Amino acid sequence: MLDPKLLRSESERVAANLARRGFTLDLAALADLEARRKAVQMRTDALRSERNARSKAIGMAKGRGEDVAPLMAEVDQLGRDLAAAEAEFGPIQAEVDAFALQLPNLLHDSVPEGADETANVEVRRVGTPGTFDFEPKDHVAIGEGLGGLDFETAGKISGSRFVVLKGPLARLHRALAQFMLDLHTTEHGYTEAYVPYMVSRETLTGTGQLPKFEQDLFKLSGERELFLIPTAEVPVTNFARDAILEGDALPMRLVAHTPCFRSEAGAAGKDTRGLIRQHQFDKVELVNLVKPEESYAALETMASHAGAVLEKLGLPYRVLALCSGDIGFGSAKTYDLEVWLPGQDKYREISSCSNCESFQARRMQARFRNAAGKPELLHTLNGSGVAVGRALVAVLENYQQADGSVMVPAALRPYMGGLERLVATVAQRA
RNA sequence: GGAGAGGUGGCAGAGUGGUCGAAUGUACCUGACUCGAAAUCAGGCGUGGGCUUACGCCCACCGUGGGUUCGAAUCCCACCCUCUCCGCCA
Repeated sequence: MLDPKLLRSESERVAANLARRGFTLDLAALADLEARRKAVQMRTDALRSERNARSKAIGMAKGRGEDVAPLMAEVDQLGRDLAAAEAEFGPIQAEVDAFALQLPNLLHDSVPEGADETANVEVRRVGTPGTFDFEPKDHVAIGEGLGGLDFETAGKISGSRFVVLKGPLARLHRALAQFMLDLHTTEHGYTEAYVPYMVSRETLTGTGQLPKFEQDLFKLSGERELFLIPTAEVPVTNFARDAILEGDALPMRLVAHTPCFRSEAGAAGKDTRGLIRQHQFDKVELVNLVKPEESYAALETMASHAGAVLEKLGLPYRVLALCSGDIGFGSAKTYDLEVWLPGQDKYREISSCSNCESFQARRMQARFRNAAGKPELLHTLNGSGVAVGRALVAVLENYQQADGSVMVPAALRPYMGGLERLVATVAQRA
């Protein structure tokens, strides 16, 4: 949510910023709404003020043992006027709130201009794609050769966009998550968190998935309204909802490994082959809660934490600054990390690191006590560190051998019982 | 799942219809005393919103949402959450 005062006082400037995203701020509607809100609110407040004063007078008169019938007659019409004013004000306030909740975040000045992903700006490349003296296969073909990558069984039990992993591949998937958690907790200063996978509407409104993107979520049908999390960012960032943290509690760095559930509405026909786009996937998520003046330094650091995962796994990648037209709803600035996939002969997203500034914090009233002792909105950042399923894809494709086997990256071997190479076995082919 | 208790300010904890946004304690800030500190004394000290050049004034908020009433922290209804006991269970 944007600062309502800024929205009112500098609506032209806000509109210009949002226009960079391709979002049109309806200034006329905003001005009209504000004018109505202001008039009705002032009238309602004045009526309430008078009601309060009169009621207080009745109380005092009663205390003195006087007859209060005349006073109560005076206040009779006032009650009806107030009820009418409140009936008018409620819907207007709801309209103001709804208007505010559907506005995306303001972009940071450094965000490159552009309409879509083709205008994203490459910031750096790390590592060099390996060369193969054979035609590299994609992860689906590699997995089929190894056994243990089973879309057919997943289709039978759940439908499309699900996968079953078995044997060494399942273990490699687990090893990747364990490795990432250990790296972030022991070397990057994160505190590990285990969190609920089902969350309330309020929680999803706090991080910005609701009310606008309900069609992307899986909603449960129980008597309580709950949604499956699309990312651990949602439960973890909401740790700070309705809280005033002491200044020395910041920066707070949290990491969580969770499954993520996405309906992928609107992605029909996109990445239908393989593990790239699933309804359920695992991710290790980094969340930073920081003081405002530290948030852009924290964004750089967090992107480097995600990058460190790929570097230790020996996976080549590049970092993109997302352009104004491609950046997410709640983000002021986003870096995507794209890992090299030789089977697709291109870089594919494996991490997204965003600084949401106070956008989420304002929605969830996440604050800290500043140097002056006053509550102030903190800044929230989140980033994948990294997507586990896609990391599995990257390992399979980058470490494939001519004979169909796959070398295990050195960093993962301790998590694989020392195993150095995945080879096809008869049992797993069956 | 059954029975009961309870959700009030940073914390503790009063308050069952009327000058209650809320006693008191504690924490914190300022001042006095002191060489300094402690103790003591005095004052200050919630959040959000609106109006105003300003001083300041007004509104809302006692888990959440409704209701009753001239007036609700207080009464009624629903829901959420916490705790205790029983049952069940990983």
